[in-house]
Amino acid sequence: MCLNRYLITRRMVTNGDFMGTYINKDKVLVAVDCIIFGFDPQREVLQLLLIKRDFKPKKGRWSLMGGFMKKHEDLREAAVRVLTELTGLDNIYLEQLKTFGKIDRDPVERTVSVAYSALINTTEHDSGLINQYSARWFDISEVPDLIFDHDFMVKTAIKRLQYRASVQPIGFELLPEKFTMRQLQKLYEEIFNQKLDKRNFIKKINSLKVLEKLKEKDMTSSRKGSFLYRFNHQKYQEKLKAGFVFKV
Amino acid sequence: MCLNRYLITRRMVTNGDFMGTYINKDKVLVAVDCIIFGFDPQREVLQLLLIKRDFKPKKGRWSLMGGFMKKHEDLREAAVRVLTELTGLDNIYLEQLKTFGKIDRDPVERTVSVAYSALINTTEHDSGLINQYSARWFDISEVPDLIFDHDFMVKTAIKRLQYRASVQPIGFELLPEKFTMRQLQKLYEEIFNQKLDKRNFIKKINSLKVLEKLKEKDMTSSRKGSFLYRFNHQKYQEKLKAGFVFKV
DNA sequence: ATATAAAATGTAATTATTACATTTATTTAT
DNA sequence: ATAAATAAATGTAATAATTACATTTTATAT
Repeated sequence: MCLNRYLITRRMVTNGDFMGTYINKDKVLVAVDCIIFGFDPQREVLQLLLIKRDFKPKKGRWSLMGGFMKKHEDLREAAVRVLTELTGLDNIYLEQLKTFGKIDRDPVERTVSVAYSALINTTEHDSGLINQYSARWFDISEVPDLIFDHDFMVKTAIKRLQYRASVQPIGFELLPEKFTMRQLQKLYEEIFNQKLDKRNFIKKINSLKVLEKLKEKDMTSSRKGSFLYRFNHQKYQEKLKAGFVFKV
Repeated sequence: MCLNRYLITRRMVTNGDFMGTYINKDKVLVAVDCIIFGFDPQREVLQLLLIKRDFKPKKGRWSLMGGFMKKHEDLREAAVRVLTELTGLDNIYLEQLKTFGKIDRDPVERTVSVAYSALINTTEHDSGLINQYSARWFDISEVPDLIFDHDFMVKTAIKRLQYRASVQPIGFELLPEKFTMRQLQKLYEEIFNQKLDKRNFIKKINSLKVLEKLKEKDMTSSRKGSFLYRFNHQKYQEKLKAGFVFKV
């Protein structure tokens, strides 16, 4: 199990060819942990998907969904696998966040954890799987204490989300296909954790020219109803190529 | 060597306590690779420090300076160790960049590599150590093909440097303590890879109010000489606390 | 004294951001 | 049929930030 797959021979070693580069180096577990963001378009709150551990250590505590990278698996693939396992979704927006490598971050085994940040459209995930994992959506303002260094991972992920949302149209990953301006604004308010002026926000968004206004209205929120919008991916891609920089 | 330090007993396993979480998981090598940036204030070019490998694989080829994380060492500490080994410097600006985990990125062993980006003041490093490692400074425009995925790491590091330089005063990490406005401008031009307007640049930098103009002049560049400036770390820290955001 | 060469300096035009209040459209209640 | 209620939709003026652009100054070398 600990033998080298790659046949490094004694000759090569004494030869100095590998200069001890690969010999006797420590191997460790590589984990992936996923910070999964969602947005409830009804309640207009940013949320985090957490699992309740039913295994040790820290059994019964809340944590990020995670897993271990296999030897014959790409790192990113491992993160995708973990996500699909929990949500039933593939084709999720997934961004590598940061790698956490303090010696004692996991009390059981030396583990380096690569954190990935995922954005999902909460209206589409598989809630059956989520129940199976005793997982739950938490409002971002009500996230409980998490195990290990997961709190810190979440903090880091929120910062990155704020940056990312300001220079890339990732907000749309979190919304249903059709959404109202109000929902979009509330989403950004949740991400940046600050109130925005309605008129200025709409002006800004419209100036980007990457949304289409639909004929349909959402009638659940008011008597008047509010028009639905859709993100035009193609338009955005064209603008990107033309050197356009999205900036909220 | 492959035994578990943490005494996971048969009881615990059959108990389902660990649910197979830590048992039989693959361990891999974790490397750190350093993208080391410098700036030659005489020639006014951004540079990269590379080593010539005198060991296999890819002996004789240029690569980033790297090493393997030890089991009983923090990840970041490993990067610091590698940097100190090559430059003799500690207290280097060091930022974790990204983790690279494609299956075959290293042909010898499954290795996940955590890339770190370092900024150093080239007037201060230990050139003896650099020679010892057959290392060399390359102008950023003349970086040779590198081994493995190191080219991609460098590309990623440059993008991050551009972002970082636009929101944090990291430019000053790359300059000697005292520098001219011209050197500062040339540094930013190198980082952003575009010409900047001299008057607008100076106006911008002055408006940040984090530099002190010294009485001294640098006389090497012109007959008139140009005033030297110094970054005031304390002033910057105070402004940071007051909610100031550095932005070039 | 003059030539040289980079350093130092300012202004006007354009663009982006901010602050702020009223009217409109539809449904529900009477 | 009318009125009340409620969120949606809309515009403008003031301020701040960014851009484009050319001349004068200063110390040294000749």
